[in-house]
Amino acid sequence: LKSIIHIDFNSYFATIEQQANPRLRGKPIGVTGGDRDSRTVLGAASVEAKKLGVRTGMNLYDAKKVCPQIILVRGDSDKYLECTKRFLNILKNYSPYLEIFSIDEVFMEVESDPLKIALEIKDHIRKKVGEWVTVSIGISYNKRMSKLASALYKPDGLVWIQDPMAAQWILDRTELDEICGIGHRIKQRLINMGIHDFKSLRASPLSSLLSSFKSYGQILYDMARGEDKSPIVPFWEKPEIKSVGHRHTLNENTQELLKIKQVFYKLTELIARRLRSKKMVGKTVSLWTRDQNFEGIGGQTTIKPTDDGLEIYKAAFELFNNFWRRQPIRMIGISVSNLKPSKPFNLTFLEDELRQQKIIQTLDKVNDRFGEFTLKRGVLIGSQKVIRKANPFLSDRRFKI
DNA sequence: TCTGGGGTCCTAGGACCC
DNA sequence: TCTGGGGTCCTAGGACCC
Repeated sequence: LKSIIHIDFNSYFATIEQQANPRLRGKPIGVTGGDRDSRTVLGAASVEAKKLGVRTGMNLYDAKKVCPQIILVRGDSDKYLECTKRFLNILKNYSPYLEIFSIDEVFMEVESDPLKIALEIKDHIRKKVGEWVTVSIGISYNKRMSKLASALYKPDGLVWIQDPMAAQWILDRTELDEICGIGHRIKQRLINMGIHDFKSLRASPLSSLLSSFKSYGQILYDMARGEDKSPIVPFWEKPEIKSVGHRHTLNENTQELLKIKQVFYKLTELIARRLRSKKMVGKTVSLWTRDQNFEGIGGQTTIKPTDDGLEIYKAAFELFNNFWRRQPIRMIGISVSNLKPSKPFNLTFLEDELRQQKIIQTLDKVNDRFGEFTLKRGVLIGSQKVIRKANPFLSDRRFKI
């Protein structure tokens, strides 16, 4: 009987820093996103900091207010990505059906003995990495419930929700927005409908959920019953990235054209550089800004597919000019979507040759991405069938997280 | 709670083409 | 005259995740 295991690294960035630096161990630390003196928030807080009231996502001012002794560490996303690769290298020993959900979360499908596997994984990480990096593991019969299970006990938790009956018992003791898929907006709309918990959500007829939430009504209906049909999407079937964007919150709100243009320039150059490194061009340019009241306004436009920063800059700035009335700007975000490879594939009509070529490209991509987390043909995946499923031409899916 | 930065997916209406 | 139906692209906006 198949089980889904959800592995969640506790206070990920913070525990990595503590593992790396003994002086930080046992201390309340916070990992910052960007410049320390700008308007930034914590990307992670250690358990010690959390005990004192610090939360992930808190701004530095509040974090210092509740915890004056907090030690702030400048985050290093490359380092964390590298760590994640090493963890994946460990996890792939237990099942190839790994879905990388985010930098610190993984779903895994296993055929049997999920409890044994979960304990082994914890042990393995402890021995190979150290005491400070811990995981909370949730086991269940689908993704959503395994994710809920892993959230129930932190840090270093292990919870198994065995069947829909157990799931409903848990759900009836869970806040609506604690489950993956209900944020504060949908929660509020549910409350406005008189639905305050999963018990009353379960009692709501499908028809009324569908009329209020369209297709998402079905998902809410399933959620209340502990059901979830979404499949594991293993890393080697993950679709290619669909957009590349950057945003920046200015240290101070500004109406100075020069400063604004500088941010536009910087963001668009960063985007263009990343597009070029991925050998992609994009044709939809989206702009999103916030003013001093945190109100958002933006737009999007279509241009000739490009990886040129200046072209993106021009399109984005024109969008900005359409609505800007010289009010102070707090945040500027730009992203490019509708991506495709900058050079078309060299098509051949010899089908066999084509397939061989694609398999090699596919393996290269996976290996480029994961480094030592290496795929070898036939070893990990096993069957030609699965590899063909991963063929970008056949399924329009490529390999990136 | 005064709110960073990187993404994904969905819906809906209008333009345009055949 | 006034006019169908299907498909795709584009823009806007909303919601979610970590």
